[in-house]
Amino acid sequence: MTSSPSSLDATQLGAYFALIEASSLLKHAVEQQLREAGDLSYVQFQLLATLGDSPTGSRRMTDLADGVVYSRSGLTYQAQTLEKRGLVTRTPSSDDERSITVTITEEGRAVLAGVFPGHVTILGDLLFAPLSRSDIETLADILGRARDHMRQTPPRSAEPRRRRKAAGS
Amino acid sequence: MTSSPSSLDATQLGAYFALIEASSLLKHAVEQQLREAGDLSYVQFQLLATLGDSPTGSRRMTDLADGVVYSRSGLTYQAQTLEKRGLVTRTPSSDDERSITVTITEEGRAVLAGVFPGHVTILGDLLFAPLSRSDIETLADILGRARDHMRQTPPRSAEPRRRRKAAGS
DNA sequence: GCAATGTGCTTCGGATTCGAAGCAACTGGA
DNA sequence: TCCAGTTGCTTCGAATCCGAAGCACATTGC
Repeated sequence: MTSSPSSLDATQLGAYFALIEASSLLKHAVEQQLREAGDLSYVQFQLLATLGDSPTGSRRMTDLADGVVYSRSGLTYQAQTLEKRGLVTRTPSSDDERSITVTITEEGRAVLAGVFPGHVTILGDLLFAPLSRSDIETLADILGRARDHMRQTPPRSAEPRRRRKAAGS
Repeated sequence: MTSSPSSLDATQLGAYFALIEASSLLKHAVEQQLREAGDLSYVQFQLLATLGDSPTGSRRMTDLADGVVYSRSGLTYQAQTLEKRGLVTRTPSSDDERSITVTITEEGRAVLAGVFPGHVTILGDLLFAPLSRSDIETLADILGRARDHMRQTPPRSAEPRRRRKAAGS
């Protein structure tokens, strides 16, 4: 029942602004901590964390890009940067010659371990401090639903790359 | 009671990821709509919207920077861009010679009005669609508290520009 | 096997961001 | 008034991001 009125009511506006502002403020703070603690950008941290989560410590580029929200080209850039620093390795997959498997290295894990405590502290102090346990549960639930919905709905360009023949000139 | 354990429990992690992902997805979608409908970046839209909200249609640069979350230099860049397009004017304040007053123009208001309906639609379809009214209220409350807390807590560098004399060398 | 299409990743150019440093105007105290 | 410190904004350089275009491998249909 999305009636789509031409404006938002005060509550909706408040939720929208609060979401944008809170995530911006949090992201800025976290970025600063990551930069100081391990010279990582936020994306780089997300990539390392995602890889560290994987049982094998590795993922395909495309799966990484989906997990994080960034563009393919941006991912390439950051993966190269991380590779230069020796925090990940990139090897062509054996199945698909064009697919690249990214794997976190020991040093990558070390850097990750180095920044993690500070990361957790920041989250606790900035995001969770003013919230009760029940608030946090509610937040996870509501935003989780919103995220799942947005992931399903065609997020980027409605039609990824279809170019059905272009019907001549 | 910030016990700051060395890791987060599943609920906290879920809330954190959901917040980051939901805001990222939403922001990307909105950015695309704004670009298509009025060739505006997200910051530019926020600036115009903030100015449009003001009774006088104008604000000082610093107040704008505080309202949005961006850096002063980034604000300067965007304000110049908007001025080139004739969507805002920038005039030195009469009180403070160094202060700049930014004012939205008629054309700025027109562009704002042009992108607004689509903006509202995106929000409705992506963010609010899967949420009940009570969800939205709760979200506004919780994230509002988090935002206020983060705004108070030294967000950027712990000490903005204090260089209290530097106790000479 | 070969051509047409699809998929995975990178390169390219341009836009946007930030922090540090710099300039100019204001403020308070001697 | 004059000086030191503060505040408002801009410039500068570097980093990061994206989308479009391009390249190479894979897959399908014939």
